[in-house]
Amino acid sequence: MPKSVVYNGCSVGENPLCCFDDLTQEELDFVEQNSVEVEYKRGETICKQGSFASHIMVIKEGLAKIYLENGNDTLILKILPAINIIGLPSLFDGNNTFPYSAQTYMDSTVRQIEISAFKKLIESNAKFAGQVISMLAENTVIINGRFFCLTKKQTYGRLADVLLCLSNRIYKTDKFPLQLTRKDLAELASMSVESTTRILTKFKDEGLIAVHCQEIEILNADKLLEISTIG
Amino acid sequence: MPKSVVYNGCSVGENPLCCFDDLTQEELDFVEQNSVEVEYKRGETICKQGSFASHIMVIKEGLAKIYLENGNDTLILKILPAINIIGLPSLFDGNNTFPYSAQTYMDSTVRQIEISAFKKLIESNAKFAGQVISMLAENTVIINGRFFCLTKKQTYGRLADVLLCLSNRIYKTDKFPLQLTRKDLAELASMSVESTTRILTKFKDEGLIAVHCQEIEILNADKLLEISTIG
DNA sequence: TCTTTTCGTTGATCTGGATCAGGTTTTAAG
DNA sequence: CTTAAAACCTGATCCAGATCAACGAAAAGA
Repeated sequence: MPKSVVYNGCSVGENPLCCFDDLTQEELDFVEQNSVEVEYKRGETICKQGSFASHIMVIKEGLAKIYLENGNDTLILKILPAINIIGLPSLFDGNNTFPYSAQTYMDSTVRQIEISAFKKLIESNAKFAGQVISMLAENTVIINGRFFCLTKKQTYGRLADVLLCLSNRIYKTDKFPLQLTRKDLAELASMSVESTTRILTKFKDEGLIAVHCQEIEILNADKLLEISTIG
Repeated sequence: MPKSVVYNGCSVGENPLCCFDDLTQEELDFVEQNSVEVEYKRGETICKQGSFASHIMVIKEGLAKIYLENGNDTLILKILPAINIIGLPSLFDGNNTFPYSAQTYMDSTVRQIEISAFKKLIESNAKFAGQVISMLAENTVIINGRFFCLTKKQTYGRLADVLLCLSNRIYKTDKFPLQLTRKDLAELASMSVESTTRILTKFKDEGLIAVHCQEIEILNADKLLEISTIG
């Protein structure tokens, strides 16, 4: 199975944010002039689904979840480490609100760019527009992968996926601080907290992971990947 | 709840395809010269996940499903009536394959446009690029809605959703030919064929729909919408 | 310091919906 | 027309995983 067909449940892209790389100094200044930087504490809401989307955001530091909410139900679409962009889907014609909410998992720094300035850049710089297209396209593919994972895999596969994603995509090491609670993990894997606990214990008993005080270590990534693959 | 937050399970956009509207005659000729039109019969595969994406497609006539496949599992991402575009997500840098498969539900006509020509248009015409961005962004929001629906609603809500979508978005009338089999409906609502049958019978018994020979009629759209909303 | 939440764990129970198994009806093919 | 193959329907069973309940441990607040 080619790599592109591996559906993983925790959607984080692999391509670094590059849409600003090719801007002229003048354009960079323009972005600078039309943006502000904001510090958020853990758990704060960066943007709220349905509210006016007056800006595109770039998460410069920290970690955030992007999610849909409807009543008491929430669905995490993806988690975003720095450096990534938030709010591109609100760019479509006739829409002026955020289609999702975002909240920080830890203290984070976010740059807000006026959406009108962002749109101006798209109109005036076709290369920039091309890169926005590229980001949107990749994002679509990534979220589709998570869509598949959450609808077709069962609990063990989903949680294995989340653990592998945290290790491979977010912290980029086998041993990482567990800054997310069981509730966070459960929400990411779209299951109950109790199931999360049970499966983590099982993984621990089988020697796939080790849980220290506030740290988690992946001991057998291959086996976890197998569990993720068979679903 | 604002309209944009209504998650429906059968993702079809409401905005007509408009990205070609503002092209010059010269650009339209360029598209024409770099494209071909193909006729497909019911059930034929328009594009295959993982194969080379040498072209972007426009479905000019007919109806198709866009889906992910992995082993025996398939997940329908959206269904596309004419006139809509297929393949935008394969536009991202470093990717040259289709991220999903597509298959016709009925005899359909598809125009294939060379991807290199399409990319050239994006590079040379910022307005066109802007419209591609708009389409991708809207598509993201729509698929997220289906994502939410399939992961958070239970069977009754999902099937109600599918029926409403067929009526409102695809056929645009309360009474429409049932060209999809129970298996198709089941796949769309992501449930078993048996459950689909049972729920349809229940809806019929309760007077929400009527099923004639090869035709289905929505009798109580309000009640169906309520079922869809509460999940 | 003590008290109150919040977090994590484990066992018992319940249930939505899949699966299985047996039909009939419709469509397609020979 | 006959036969084979889909498509459709209905009841019985089973199971993954949610929910409920109860309790210890850690963190936060007073």
